[in-house]
Amino acid sequence: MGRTPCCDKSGLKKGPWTPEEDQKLIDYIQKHGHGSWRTLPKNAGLARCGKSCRLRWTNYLRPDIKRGRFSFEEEETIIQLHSILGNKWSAIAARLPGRTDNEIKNYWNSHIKKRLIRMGIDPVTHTSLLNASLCNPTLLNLCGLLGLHPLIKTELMRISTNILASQSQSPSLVNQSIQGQQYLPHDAQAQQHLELFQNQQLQNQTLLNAPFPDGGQFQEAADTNLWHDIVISDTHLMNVTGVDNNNLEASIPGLVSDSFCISGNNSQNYNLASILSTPASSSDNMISSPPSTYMNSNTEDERDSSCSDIYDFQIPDLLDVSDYM
DNA sequence: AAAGATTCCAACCGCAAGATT
DNA sequence: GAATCTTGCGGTTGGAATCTT
Repeated sequence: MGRTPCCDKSGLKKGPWTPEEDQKLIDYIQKHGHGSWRTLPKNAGLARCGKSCRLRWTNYLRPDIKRGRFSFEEEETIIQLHSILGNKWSAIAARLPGRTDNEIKNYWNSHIKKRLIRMGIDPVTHTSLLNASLCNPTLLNLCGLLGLHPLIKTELMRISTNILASQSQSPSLVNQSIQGQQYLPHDAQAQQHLELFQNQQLQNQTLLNAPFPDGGQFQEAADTNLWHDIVISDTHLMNVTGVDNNNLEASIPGLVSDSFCISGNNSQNYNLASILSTPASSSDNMISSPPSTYMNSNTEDERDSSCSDIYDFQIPDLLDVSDYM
């Protein structure tokens, strides 16, 4: 298919836009609409290519653009949508009014991605980076090195054993499920997950407002079944975002029943699918006490520290485990 | 205070796909 | 049906701002 340059490059300005150029573009579009982007620069008296004008308008000058920091809810939405849609920034932006795909992409790359990595979550698959270690006998010693709670260690071992057993019994099922859920989702699946996600959003609102179960300290929580919920969510071997429990169980009965079995009574108060899909946010919701502390946090640091508390507990700073990731 | 390192984000680039000729 | 045009998308980059030493 033939393709010519979007414009005659000679004599056209590149680089940052001046306020005068912005004003010309705004004035023209307000009067005439953008029409054909190719002819717009000439008509508007701009020495830019149409592509540059379109980008400037859609990413910066459009009146309905919301500027400023991303709210917690927006960030939560981005993470969840990304787990469903992948790097479909325009699709994600379509569900975040006032935000552009470029802005979301930048925010993902500069903030969310790094935070997820720091918290031990693979930003591509939305699964724990420890997954790989569970399949590696050498790395299984990591639990010991980290001084994890003995019960947690036991459960981690049990889950990994279940996974391996499931894989040997029905590898195709497991592979199919992992390929389908963890990596680039099929369009149909993505759509299905999206619909489920939208329903889930409503439930999440309830979850966000739910108080910490017993109002106690984190260490207390670590000794309850709630801790198991958190650990399982972080060490879950598949991305189950937006997948209802029945579907998941149909794929890997052993794993799911085990995981859910050890969730304990407290889990009944939560939307487990949501928790599993976004460990970061789930830990926020449950560990932050009171929840409003986090919700009102505006600075990156506050948000970051709040998000990473639980992971700091699991992986002491003095131990550099980045080599294992 | 200065130099170097890092972060952040606006803008650019190339590609793909749909529309038009 | 082929060639060309137009638009939109995702990945990448350059440089200003900020942080660290």
